[in-house]
Amino acid sequence: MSVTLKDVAQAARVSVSTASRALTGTGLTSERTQQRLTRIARQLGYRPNPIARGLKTGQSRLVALLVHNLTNASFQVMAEVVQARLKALGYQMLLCIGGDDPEQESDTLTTLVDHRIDGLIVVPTGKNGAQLKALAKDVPIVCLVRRDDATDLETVLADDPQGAYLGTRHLIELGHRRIGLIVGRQDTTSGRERLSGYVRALREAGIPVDDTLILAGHFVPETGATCCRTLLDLPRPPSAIFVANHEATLGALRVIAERNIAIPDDLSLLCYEDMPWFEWHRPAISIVDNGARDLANLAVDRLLQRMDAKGSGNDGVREYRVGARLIKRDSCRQINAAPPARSGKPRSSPSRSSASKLSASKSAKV
Amino acid sequence: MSVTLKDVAQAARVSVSTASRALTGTGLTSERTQQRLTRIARQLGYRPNPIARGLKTGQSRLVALLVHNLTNASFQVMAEVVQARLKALGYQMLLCIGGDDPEQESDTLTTLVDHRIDGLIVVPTGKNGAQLKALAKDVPIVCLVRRDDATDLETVLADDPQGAYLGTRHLIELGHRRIGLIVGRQDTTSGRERLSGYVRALREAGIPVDDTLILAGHFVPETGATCCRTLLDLPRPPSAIFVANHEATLGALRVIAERNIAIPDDLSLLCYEDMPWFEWHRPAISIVDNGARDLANLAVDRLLQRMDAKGSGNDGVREYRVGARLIKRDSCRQINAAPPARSGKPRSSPSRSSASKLSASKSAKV
DNA sequence: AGCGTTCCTGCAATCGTTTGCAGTCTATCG
DNA sequence: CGATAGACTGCAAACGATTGCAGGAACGCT
Repeated sequence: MSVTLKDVAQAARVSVSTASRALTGTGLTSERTQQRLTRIARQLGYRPNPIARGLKTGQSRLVALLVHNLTNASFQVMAEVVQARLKALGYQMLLCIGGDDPEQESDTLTTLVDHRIDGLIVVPTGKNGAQLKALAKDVPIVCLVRRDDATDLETVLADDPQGAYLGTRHLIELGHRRIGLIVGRQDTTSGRERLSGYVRALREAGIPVDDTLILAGHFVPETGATCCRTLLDLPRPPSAIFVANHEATLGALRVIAERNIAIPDDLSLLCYEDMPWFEWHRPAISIVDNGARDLANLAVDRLLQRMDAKGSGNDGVREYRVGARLIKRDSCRQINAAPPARSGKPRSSPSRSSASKLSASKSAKV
Repeated sequence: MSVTLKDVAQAARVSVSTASRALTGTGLTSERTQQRLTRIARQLGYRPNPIARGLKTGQSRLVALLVHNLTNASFQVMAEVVQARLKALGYQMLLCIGGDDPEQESDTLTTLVDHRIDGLIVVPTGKNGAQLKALAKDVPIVCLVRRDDATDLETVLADDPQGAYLGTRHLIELGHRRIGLIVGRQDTTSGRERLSGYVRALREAGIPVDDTLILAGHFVPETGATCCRTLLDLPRPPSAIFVANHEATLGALRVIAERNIAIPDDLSLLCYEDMPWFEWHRPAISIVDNGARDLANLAVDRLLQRMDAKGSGNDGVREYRVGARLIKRDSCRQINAAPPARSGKPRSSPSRSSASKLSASKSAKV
């Protein structure tokens, strides 16, 4: 069917080995044959068979990206970024969707290594640490967005503590003192960290933390709806809601619409992670941007580095953080009088540095 | 590193061939050895190497999906559907993003067949017909959403003429007579067909077609913005706008927000293709649903069928249509008096049949 | 008992590459 | 002029599976 190396070799009246060496550019053939072979190969339309090559070399030129879904805007841009960068380097991306389900994740992982992928970027569920750890011996792995605590894998995280802190502080500065928080499950890194950032901002402002204002739940719109209702039905409802569980945002918006609550007049709303339509929504929704694009780029960088470094041990495993950014739009408003001018430095609004800030912290494990 | 068939064979004291036959279940081995072998294989943790197998059999268990982007909601659900269905059958999905760029498409296509994919679902740009046609000899291909006119490939399309007709008629029934249309490029199937549906609805209602109300453009938000502005700046602006270019929707919404135009009071708005947030947007946006989920499912069905049928010629190439559905929400309102009660049958609102209607039309080509 | 079937198994080739090893040829040097 | 290094090249063995062919055992039949 398709033209093989043998065909090229025959046409050039050389052996397959020579043809192989000439075309892969090992420098072990004479300049002349090399040029002649490349010419003939092109004429014949020869394309090396990656499967055969893979069998011999153990490499597939396939890199997998395992995310939870494609509904989450962050995952969308991550998939696009990873695909684009890998393609430029001659890799194909295997996109897998695990649905945040440990069983599916486990399944997928084994099929992926079966396929001898050259690398893996994974948003772990956190329940398959042992398996991931084992696979990491064979394949370079980078964790993205979430850490799997049972492993010591290289991990690229959003700076969720900072992001939640930034967002909460913003609301406080606008005069809000009762701030509802709808946050992700507390058995995930991001869930815990965002909560901690929220708490820190409140503490710093001397505002007591009211547990009835804090609701955590699964990553689905329904969470947003029920949590939002609960908050609004409180005897003393919050004046602002920080939806720090991205998937819950739609649900929260629905409840707000249902109840005819005006944003930002009746209620200030701040969300986490950007989505294209937040900007076109009316009013445009203020957000804390987790930097999905930068996260993906960094993950690819790290992965490529590990793939090049091949066998050079597991040492130097780091954890990376991509800084969060507050993007003010029109869904949060000033209330009351001036914000309780805190004694701290009256820092101007966070600098709009285009490049996101990176902070690498050596993780001393192993 | 990993355990091979040879290891299993040795452990069982049989030849590799027997091991292979036993484990692949060809029925050419005795019941006893088969069971023994499967047991031993499991104990040893044997996993067949798809690369080696692929080299011999010429199959990779890889199926590619080539779409333009992941921003478009339809492509998102298609990717999710295709991935889920294929995984259930033991295939891995290669997701490629071509950016609607012929050159990238061409590139990607060649690398994909290099990888010996077993099947391909592609949203064609329409500029690489010759290449697609050639590849179709080696690989089962199904076109999705768009037709490539230079080929005679099996194609799964949305029923765009019907969808645009339905949408336009809806607006007419609400009393609108000046209906702006923002539609996709006219060198694409969907672009032309949606325009034709719009025109048909107008004709049927006896409303003259005003060319100044019809704007076509590229699949980006900016198109929506500029087109929307143009329409609103008309001496006699439309009372309703039908945004039948999905990607343009965001741009249109922005302009509407900028100008403080109230939907649906000042202007009725109808969009094409569903997005999760259309429903949560305020007001909720009425749409014509193209049935992305059903499109993807049908495409997978067709592809699998072709993959099974293997060599059985190119005959019986069909074109499939997945019916569109009008979903009324809150962005269109009745204007004027009663709609000009047309003589035609006063059909009740389109039946809400859950299963989308399919109409297959034999394409007589070749 | 002899013979043909049926059933199971093993040998060895094959898929398209890569790669260690050994051989050939030329050129250079003593 | 002969030896030797160096530069290319070819042979053949991998990689891990599948598969046509043939051999051997067991069985039933005449």
